[in-house]
Amino acid sequence: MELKRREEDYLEAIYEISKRKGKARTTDLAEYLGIKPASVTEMLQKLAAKGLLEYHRYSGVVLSKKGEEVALSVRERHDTIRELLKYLQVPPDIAQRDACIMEHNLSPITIIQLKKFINFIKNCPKNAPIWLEHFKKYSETGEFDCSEECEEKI
Amino acid sequence: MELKRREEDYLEAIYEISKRKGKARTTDLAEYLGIKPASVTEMLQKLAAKGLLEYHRYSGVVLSKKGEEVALSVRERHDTIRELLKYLQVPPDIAQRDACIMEHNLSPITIIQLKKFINFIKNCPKNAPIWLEHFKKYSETGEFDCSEECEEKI
DNA sequence: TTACAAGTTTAGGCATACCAAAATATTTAT
DNA sequence: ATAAATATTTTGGTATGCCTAAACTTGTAA
Repeated sequence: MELKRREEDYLEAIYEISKRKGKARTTDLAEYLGIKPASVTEMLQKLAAKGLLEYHRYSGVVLSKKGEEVALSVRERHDTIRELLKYLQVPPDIAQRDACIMEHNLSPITIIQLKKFINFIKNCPKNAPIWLEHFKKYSETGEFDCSEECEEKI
Repeated sequence: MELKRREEDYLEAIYEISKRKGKARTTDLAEYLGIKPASVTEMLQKLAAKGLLEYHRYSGVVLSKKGEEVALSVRERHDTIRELLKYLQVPPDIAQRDACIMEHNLSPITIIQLKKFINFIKNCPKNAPIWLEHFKKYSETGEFDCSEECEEKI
């Protein structure tokens, strides 16, 4: 079953709230998503009909196995993108917000490449690649401020 | 005036088609966007009402100055993202498609950082940074296949 | 020049996703 | 236990953006 981006948003939100509170309630979700409770109720009923969560009116809501799987996969994509943006020197709060936009619909292949890139940085034998340091400086100054000797290493 | 992502899509499409044909006609747009002509007409009327293009029924449509500005800025974002994905070894056709998804709503700051990163690669004194070659290999093999001497340079 | 084919628009409908206001259920405090 | 406060759901409405089918233009070929 193909999920809409907004459905993914809800599942992710429910996952995050449940993690802290055991279950997610209508008002929590409304606040988290910046919308009104009436809209949340509506969507919860749809998601329940799709078997993604347990819904009983006036109680909170809990993800089903399937719902949790979706939530985790969205969250993983989200974290991947946020990490990439971190390395590209995007400020954390903006990276967080923009990851929410990009986490949906991106091709799995793109996500795989982003992950490889992140691992390339993380697992580099030197374990903090010199070029990334250079990019950090370049990003701040706009200049390749490096000696002859240094250039050899980029 | 705040533009919706779909409006940006239309402006970008009109720009691309006009570039080749002088003006964009309903059917061209429908084909380009993968939707029916009736839907195009509807949106063209809305965009005209916002002053983004010249619309006269049964003739084609031409972007206004403002509309063209928007189109160009969307296209620039698109190209920036596509270029980044290219460096991250995402296949061109997928990069193209995914850039369409990401080109809307991303924070200007993120776009600026992406550009800096691209320029960091392009303008590098060595003009094809070693680390990028290394990433290409890593992306294919999953291994840091390099000698002691080489490690010094990543 | 007129009739028909191709292109375009209008009209009526549908799904998504939101909202405000009213109705209903639950919880809390007395 | 019950009234008041709080939370949730229902109802009816809005905007976006798409669709099909029918109506209308326009250009072209007989």
